[in-house]
Amino acid sequence: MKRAEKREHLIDVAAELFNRFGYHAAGVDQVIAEAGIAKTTLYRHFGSKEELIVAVLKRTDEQFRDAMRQVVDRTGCTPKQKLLATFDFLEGWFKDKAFYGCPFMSAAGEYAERLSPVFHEAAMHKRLMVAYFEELARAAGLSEPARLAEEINLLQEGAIAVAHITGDPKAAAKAMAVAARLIEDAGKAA
Amino acid sequence: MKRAEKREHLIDVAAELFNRFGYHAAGVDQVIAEAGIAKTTLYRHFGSKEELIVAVLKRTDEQFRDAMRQVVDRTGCTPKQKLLATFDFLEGWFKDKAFYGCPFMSAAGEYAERLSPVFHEAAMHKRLMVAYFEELARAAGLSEPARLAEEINLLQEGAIAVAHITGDPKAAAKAMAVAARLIEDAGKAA
DNA sequence: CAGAAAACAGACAGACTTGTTTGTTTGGCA
DNA sequence: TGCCAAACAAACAAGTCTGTCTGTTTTCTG
Repeated sequence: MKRAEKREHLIDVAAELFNRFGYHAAGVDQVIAEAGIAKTTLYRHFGSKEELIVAVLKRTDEQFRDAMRQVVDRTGCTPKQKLLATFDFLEGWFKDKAFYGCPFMSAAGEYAERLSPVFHEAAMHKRLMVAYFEELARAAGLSEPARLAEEINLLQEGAIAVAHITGDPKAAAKAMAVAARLIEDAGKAA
Repeated sequence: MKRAEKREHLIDVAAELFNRFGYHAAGVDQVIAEAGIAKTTLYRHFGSKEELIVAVLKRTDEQFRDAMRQVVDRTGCTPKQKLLATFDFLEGWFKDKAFYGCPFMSAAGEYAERLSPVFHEAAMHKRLMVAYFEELARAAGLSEPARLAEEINLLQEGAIAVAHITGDPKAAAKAMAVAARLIEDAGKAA
């Protein structure tokens, strides 16, 4: 395994453990044991546990939005369907056995100081999500795309929370049904 | 201060610290220092930190739903307005300087094992919230009250998450606007 | 007032935390 | 092949964590 690969693998392992057990509960020792590397190597790549967490969130954000884009581009035929396809992506995520709620919200919960780099990274991800929804809404020629994007975002966040707490992936479909009505209305008004 | 009062005070202090710093990050020593009691006293009342956390969540749930009921009963004149008043309650919460996101979602994030008593308590709170929304929807004579309650719940969870991450209390009003449309539709169909 | 129960401060145990240090081994590149 | 940087294991430091124990003081109750 090459150096760059090893770094990626380390981030992947850390992401899984942080997501599953929590950012405080999962320790550095657990990460290196699971990743099969020495502690010195981890601290060479990342100066501290917090830096590792930030790196994990950055990578998770990239992977998350890429994966959503793929589902949207593959599933949605019309621009309106693309907006709804974001909920199909959610449903797939909820059905994954490695779904333990939103890692960004969990991070924001454990590092609640707004100045914390961890909180900042979580907030950044959410901003990028809303921006993506707005991009889709605009492409669909819907009225008030910024407002619609925020409404879709509300529904997605709600779906994630509900799916986490109930364990029921149908939260995605229920949120999608509401989103469909909002999109329909925004289509009429346009 | 009487024994019962001391116990209540202890729970209040613990709730504030857990909510603010996180359940793992806030330690038992911090709780007793802030509450001004001896560690032996804490461990007499609660056998472990986890038991304390569960007690905190139980109490927070009661206070939360009582406070919401009060706002609903005071603010809402018509049954439909009562449903919308739940969002007024949220807005007040978001504006509170002690708002650090939903303590139940944070707890569920840190104690992700579904068998954990902590997770169970968080899930219980969410079920009771949906039940309350359904009660209000039924009282308003709206069609499909169970479905509407779940939709309102989605919007509330979304509003909490968005308000936490953005720090903007207006998330409540935005969610309320969507809820108003759902209620309106459920009124026509009835 | 006397006795019992509980609260107190503080030390203590033992395990765990992040992060550093040491000295050895390995792997890639010239 | 020879070198250098990096990875390695393992011990270590310094601090934190939960939970227990001791002995004293307060407080409630019969």
